[in-house]
Amino acid sequence: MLKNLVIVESPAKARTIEGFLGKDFLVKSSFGHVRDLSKKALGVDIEKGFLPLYEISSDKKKVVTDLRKLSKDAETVWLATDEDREGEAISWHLAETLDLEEKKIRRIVFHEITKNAILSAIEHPRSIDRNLVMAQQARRVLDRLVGFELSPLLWKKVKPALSAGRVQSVAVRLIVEREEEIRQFKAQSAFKVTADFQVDTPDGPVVVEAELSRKFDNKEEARQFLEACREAKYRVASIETKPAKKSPAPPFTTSTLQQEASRKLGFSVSKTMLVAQQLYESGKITYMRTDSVNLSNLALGMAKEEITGTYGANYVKTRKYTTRSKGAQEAHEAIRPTYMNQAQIEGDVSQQRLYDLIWKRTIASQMADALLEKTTVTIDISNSTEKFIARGEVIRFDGFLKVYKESTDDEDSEEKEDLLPPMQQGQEMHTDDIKATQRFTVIPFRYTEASLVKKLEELGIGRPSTYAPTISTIQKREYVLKGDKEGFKRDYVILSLKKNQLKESVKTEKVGYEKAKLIPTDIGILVNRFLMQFFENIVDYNFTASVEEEFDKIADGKRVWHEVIRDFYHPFHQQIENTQTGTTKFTGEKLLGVDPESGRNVFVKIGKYGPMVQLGDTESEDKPRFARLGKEFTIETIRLDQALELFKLPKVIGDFENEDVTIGVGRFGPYIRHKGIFYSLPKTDDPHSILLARAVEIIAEKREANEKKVIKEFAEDTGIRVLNGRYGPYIQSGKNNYKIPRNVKPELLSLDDCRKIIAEAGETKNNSSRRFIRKKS
DNA sequence: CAGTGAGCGAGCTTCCGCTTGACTT
Repeated sequence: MLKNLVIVESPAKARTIEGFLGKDFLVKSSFGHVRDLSKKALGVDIEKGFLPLYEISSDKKKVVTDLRKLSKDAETVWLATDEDREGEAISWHLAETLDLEEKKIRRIVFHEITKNAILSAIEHPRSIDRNLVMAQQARRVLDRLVGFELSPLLWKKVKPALSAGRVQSVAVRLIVEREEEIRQFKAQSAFKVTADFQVDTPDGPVVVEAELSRKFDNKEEARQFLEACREAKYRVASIETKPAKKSPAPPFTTSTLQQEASRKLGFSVSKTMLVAQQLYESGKITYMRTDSVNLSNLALGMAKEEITGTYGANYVKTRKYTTRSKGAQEAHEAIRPTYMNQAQIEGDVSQQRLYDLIWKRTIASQMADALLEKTTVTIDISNSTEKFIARGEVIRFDGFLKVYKESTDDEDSEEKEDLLPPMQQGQEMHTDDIKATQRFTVIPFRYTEASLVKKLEELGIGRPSTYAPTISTIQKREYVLKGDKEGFKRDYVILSLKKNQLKESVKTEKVGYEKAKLIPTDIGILVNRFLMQFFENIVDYNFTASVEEEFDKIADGKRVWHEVIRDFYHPFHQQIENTQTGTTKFTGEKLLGVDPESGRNVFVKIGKYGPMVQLGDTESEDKPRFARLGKEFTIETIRLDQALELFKLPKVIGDFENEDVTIGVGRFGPYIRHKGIFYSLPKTDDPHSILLARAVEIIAEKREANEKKVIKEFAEDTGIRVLNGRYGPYIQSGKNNYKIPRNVKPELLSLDDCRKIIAEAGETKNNSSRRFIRKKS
């Protein structure tokens, strides 16, 4: 008879804990939630007080069967899921689906995976917190109601297969509004004046750069100032030295790890999570989905020891951080190395780089402040009330800076400040190089994946486990795309006074260039406009925060969950009904102009298949013509002449083997059609200008590739073939594909050989431990 | 993949949050 069954959420955690507990305890994992609302329909019975219709998730059937069997045998079942709303709910769902008797159940919680924490948890069991579970149920039901009533409305009014939700729609809104800000942005310019002063020191002359205390609004004022400088004398008015300090950033949470890995390593959010998962599973770091900056006492001790040993005791400063972020639930520790004395690990390059970042950040967080000395020198100008200011900075004690410096999103803020040479109050200063440079206000940055996560976290929207999936969803729906923006060239003026010569010159700078930023598409912009017009309350930046307040009341036993849902749902559903019946299709139609040839109107809008141009009115007697917008155009920016060009396709460009060769643009991009067969056009060929000879070439290439594709066929069994694919030769059997062993020549395979390979592959399938990453579709 | 766009109507799409698994070559 099994004495104790412990159930946690993650299998890696189960392995670790089992080591702490000894032989009377079997530790298993639930792999997260085991039940969810039915996917078939709404999954909520509104008539019956919003009764949730739960089903065991299809991928958890086996988990539940196994746990059910073990729990029947067990004397005591310890539900050790995370101590947050979702974790409490997982325990409750487990108790329900496993049919556990009340007296068998012990609910335990711990925030850190250390032996002491776990043994102490075992000594302090409690029962499942029903209020907290109902708060989770309210959260779940609300998200389902919003998502499954709004999305179908979009299918009807905008375009099929779209989606909307409490989290993703706000993410899209942020990106759309940032783009609008950029569009509206008008750069202001001002003239910044700097002077290079020469200061003599025992080691020779040193240049000190100083900036004028004010900027000039226009060139004339700047010029007047420089003119005056010809006659001016300069003198040090004051020297002020002040101590300053810098403190390290707190240890990583999911969100800050994603931000730093993006800035310092160029990782996408999903890449960061993938690599972190690998580090976690191999026991190198603690759990990677967390909103907590807390470190266990064990970790604090290890950090102290490591810092003392490597840098000395004066570099140690033990710090306890507290979380400020909205809605944080703090079920885990911060993300940190499992063993602080491991500065390096084995692993691939990505793992090593991410680990290095985590190690440094964690260690730095437990190190002393950096002590600085900041010096400000004010220089008087004899014929002006303005002052020149020179600033210098010296690091007196590097402290945590020895290990780690946090980076910022603001690329312009990296001002370098160095040591200033010794100067005296009243000292005369000399300069023969003063410049007034035109500087522009900085255009707002588009979001990166990571800076979007940061913003969402600030708003309390989404959770550590959903940041990466949310970003992938809004890209999959084609609301936003990740891309580069070219930027533009801009002239700026420099006035310079060198050796009393006043000169004006114009230079060019490139601005607004951005790489791997989130840019809204036409569809994203249109869906956002729809939601803003009819469901402003749902995409409100405070919507999540205000429903979270209600969920907290449920958790505190001050409100009943279905009453909270009722109060939300009825007005919301009325909004859905009103929009359903009260509005026509929402296409974002825009009249571009008139086609000079036919005299018909040209429109751009979103159709069933995405952005398109339309020639002729919808109500006109002649059926209007349609053409899809390629990737190179958007509804916002396309011009009439570009739109008219699109109607020139499909067109016949000539004759090959006595049949027409047609060029068109379809769902999957530009194509050539010949004898009813489609050939995709490479990106390098322009469908509007391609010539027959090139088209024939592409057809020939494709035919050749097709011929090469089949290496072997068998008359006895047409279901099995040896083919040449993107990744080399393979065996196809029905719908399944099989790898050919390295030492086998594919063209020599017999039918029996193939069958053998297929049979063997079937066997190894179950005990294979290889990991594959799901390809993004 | 399949190269559409009216309207009909079938049947499909969809949420957020917790986990890892899967298959491919």
